[in-house]
Amino acid sequence: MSGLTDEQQHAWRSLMLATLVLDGALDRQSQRDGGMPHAYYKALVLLYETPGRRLAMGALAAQLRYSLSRLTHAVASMEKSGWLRRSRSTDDRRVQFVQLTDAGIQTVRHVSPLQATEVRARAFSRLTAEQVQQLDAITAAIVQGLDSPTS
Amino acid sequence: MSGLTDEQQHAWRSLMLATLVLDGALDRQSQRDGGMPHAYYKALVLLYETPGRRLAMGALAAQLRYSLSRLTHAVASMEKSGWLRRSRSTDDRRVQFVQLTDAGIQTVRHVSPLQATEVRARAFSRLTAEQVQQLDAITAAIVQGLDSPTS
DNA sequence: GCGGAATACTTGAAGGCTCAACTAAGTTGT
DNA sequence: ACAACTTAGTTGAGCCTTCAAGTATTCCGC
Repeated sequence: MSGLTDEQQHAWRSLMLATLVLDGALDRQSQRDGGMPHAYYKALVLLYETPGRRLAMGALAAQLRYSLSRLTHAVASMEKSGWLRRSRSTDDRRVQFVQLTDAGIQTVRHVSPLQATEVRARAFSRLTAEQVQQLDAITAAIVQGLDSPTS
Repeated sequence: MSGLTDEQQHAWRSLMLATLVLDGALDRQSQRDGGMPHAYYKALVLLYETPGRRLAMGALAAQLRYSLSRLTHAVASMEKSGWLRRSRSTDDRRVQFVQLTDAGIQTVRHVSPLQATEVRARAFSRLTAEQVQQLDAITAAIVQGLDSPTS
């Protein structure tokens, strides 16, 4: 309340509401079509797009902005489901590599277009091309200032 | 991937990243300053702004876009913490009213300005006034089409 | 090359969220 | 007035995330 202008406050609440609903929709969609939470699916996609489809836990966590603990639990669960497997680096035996399996690749290929459809239906079908550019610029500006104190 | 333009995909990922980090920051802030998750704090704020500081479970859930189940768990926990109390309606004995307590009011008043500072630091300090308007319009358009199939 | 600090990740407990099943109370049709 | 249906909310199990603490390995200074 105090400290934000009316416009800021209204935009803030609208943003929180929009993301609450988007996240909910995406999570239900991931669960339905892929049998996993959306947060897990994002990890699979990142691996899928990585050359070799393999990353160390730390690198994966950093790119996803997940805590290492969260990722450890997630990877353990996804390994049980067969979408990926872990292997210790021989080079530095503290690091664990996470490798996407064939089953994981198939799952990404299956879920990906369904996800895109959902995102278009929920978000982009309602926005102009100009608004997409604006949204990109706005969110990029916010992401920019992460973990840097404040302006 | 398929089905989204490059611009859409880039904006989408940026949005997911921005909201992931914003939610995380707000949650840590709510936990630190108010001793509760941000989702709980939002319920307190809504009650705070409601005349009489009292709402039925269903009305509260609808405005927050929470499931009734989620809200039941949340309210049970917040009642234990003393921020609100429940009372059955005598009019229709299925409905439960949720009333903010004095302790809840104090908590909202304490957390609110700290929250605003956090939001400004993380988000609005990086945006122009024009971008705030744009963000409002964009998120409003997304929220607009909720629970309506698709365009 | 040894002791201490740093790095990379894991673990377990506690709490929040979802989903499906359930209870209780009001409404409707006949 | 009674059965069937609907509405309002609760419950419990299971999974996900966080947080604090722990393990294992490597790096650094001397």
